[in-house]
Amino acid sequence: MLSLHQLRCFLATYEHGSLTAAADELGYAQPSVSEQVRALETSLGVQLFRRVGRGVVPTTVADTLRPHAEKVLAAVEEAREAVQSVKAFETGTIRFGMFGVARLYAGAGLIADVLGRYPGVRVELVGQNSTEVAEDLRRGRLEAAMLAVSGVESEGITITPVAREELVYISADPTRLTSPVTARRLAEASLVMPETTWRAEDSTRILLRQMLHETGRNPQTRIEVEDVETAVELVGLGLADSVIPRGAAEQLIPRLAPGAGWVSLRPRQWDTFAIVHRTGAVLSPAARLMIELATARIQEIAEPLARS
Amino acid sequence: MLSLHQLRCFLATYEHGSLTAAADELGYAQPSVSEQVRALETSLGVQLFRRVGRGVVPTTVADTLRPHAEKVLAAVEEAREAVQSVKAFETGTIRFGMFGVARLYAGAGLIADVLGRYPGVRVELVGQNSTEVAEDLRRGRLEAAMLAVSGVESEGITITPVAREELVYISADPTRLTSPVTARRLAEASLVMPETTWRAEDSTRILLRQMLHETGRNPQTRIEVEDVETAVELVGLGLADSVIPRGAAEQLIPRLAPGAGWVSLRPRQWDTFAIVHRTGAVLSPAARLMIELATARIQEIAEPLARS
DNA sequence: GGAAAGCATAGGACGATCCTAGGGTTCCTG
DNA sequence: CAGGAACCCTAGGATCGTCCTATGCTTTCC
Repeated sequence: MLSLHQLRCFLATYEHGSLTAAADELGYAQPSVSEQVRALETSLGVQLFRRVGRGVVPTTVADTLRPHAEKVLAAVEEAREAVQSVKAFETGTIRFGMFGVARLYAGAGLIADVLGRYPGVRVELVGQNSTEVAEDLRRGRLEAAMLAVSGVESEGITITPVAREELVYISADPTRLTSPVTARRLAEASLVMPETTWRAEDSTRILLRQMLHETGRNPQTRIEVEDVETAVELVGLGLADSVIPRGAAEQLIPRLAPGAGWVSLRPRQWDTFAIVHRTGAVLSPAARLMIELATARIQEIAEPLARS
Repeated sequence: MLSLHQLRCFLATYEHGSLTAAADELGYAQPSVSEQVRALETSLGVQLFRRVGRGVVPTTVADTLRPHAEKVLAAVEEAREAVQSVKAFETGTIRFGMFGVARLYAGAGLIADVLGRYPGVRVELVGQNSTEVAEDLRRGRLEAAMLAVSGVESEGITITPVAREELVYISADPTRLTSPVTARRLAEASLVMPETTWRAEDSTRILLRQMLHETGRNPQTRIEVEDVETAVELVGLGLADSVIPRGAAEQLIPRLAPGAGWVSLRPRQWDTFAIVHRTGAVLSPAARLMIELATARIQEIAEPLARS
């Protein structure tokens, strides 16, 4: 079996024209190098050196092998260096989950933070829909993610809240925004709801369900959409109202629904932003970095929560 | 210590997303592959796979390492192949066809060239008679040969002329060498002819036939022999005259027929030396080497022809 | 809730690696 | 030309690495 060790011994021998000198360079005893070279010769079925009393002389096969052996060892070095540089965040890909409105709070800015610190790195923010992120986490394809959650419990998943953000009622009809929206009024509203949080434990929906339950009505969600932007646009068109985090409203309404506005709920409700990862997993430095930066970003905008 | 074996285990695991499947592919038990991968991770100081209950998931570091690992293994394969292709020269037998007078021009010297470059090699110069060489070529037992030819056409055989050599009339009778020999005189001569060239298209004989035809006579070849040496010896004994390439005459007459001499024909005639091989065949490095060396030898003595 | 799939660990057999000690050959030198 | 230096080889033993089987644990699927 051809080995890197054999190639190293071969090259040292080739360069020095001597097994003894090669052994010195490599820090081995001479018979060891001799054995390695012989093993290489046997494994290739070719003589690499002619033993001529004093010293050894490379054959033409050795001449042929040499550049290839050097290339192999160079490739090994490259591999090692590539890994080390990734380890030190100089290059490579950092993958991080970020779902729903969290993206509005820390998307582009977070990437800018990472690239500012590690210019060579490639960042991947995954999260088209919450079930996909959940699956990726569960399967281990994703180390960690930043999400908006309601509860703090899940099987095999650890959820660490880092910030909270008030939920507001948004509408294009100014008459609906004159006072905080109560459960009764919410139950009567025609709503468009984006899928912004963690799985079925969507805090906004739980809230709505609770409110509606109090009023004895069924859920009245008129439209379901994937992303917040679409929901806000629909609100801007006057087709429905919605309930989203305040920061999202402040950011999106001027851009996508200039005619709309927002108002608090009564009682006030909050979405929780949290770091989510597999329970018991040892997080990589990359993941820890992303968590740190994402948390900092979120806490600049939303109200910080003490991390446990 | 990073090893090729570890890289192989890593790649198999990466591709299958499973240590068990990788072990199956490599023909090892699962714990062995597991051990190798872990050793690689330890030696690099990074985690390459996240163990996630069922199966393993590559980390971003693994993504980075993979192309490098592939490159290393590819380089190893290249090295092995390079050695194997040279090995044929080192230890194997090089067979090369060389018929008739060509042997005089490039026989021993050619073998010396080859052995000088590849001391371990065994060289076989085949070619006792032309039909045998023809058969060997046609059957593929011989990759290529150096021959004296007349034409440049043959079924399934590619003929590449490399040099030409004047044909001279040799005799032990000085009175026959006072002036160039014409067709008439040739027709009157008593000749001993060796079989020196390619099959029936023996250039010397074709020439003779043409000359004799002009004079209205039948072929007058008195003696047929296999090799030039015998023919020259017979000439030396005064039993007949002959027509052979000038280089053969210069080389053989002093040794085998000291009393004899030579003179040009009128008009002058030439034998052509050519490389012969199966049309469309891919020549081995060994064959290419022989062709190169044989051509160089021949062209040192005979008049070079541009190779097409 | 049990079966299946898949990784980790443990312990032992076997082979590879590396060392020291000593023998042989070539080449230089007095 | 004899002795020594340089250099390679062989031999034998200690140690380490590799690979196996057996088994336990977790996750996943039915």
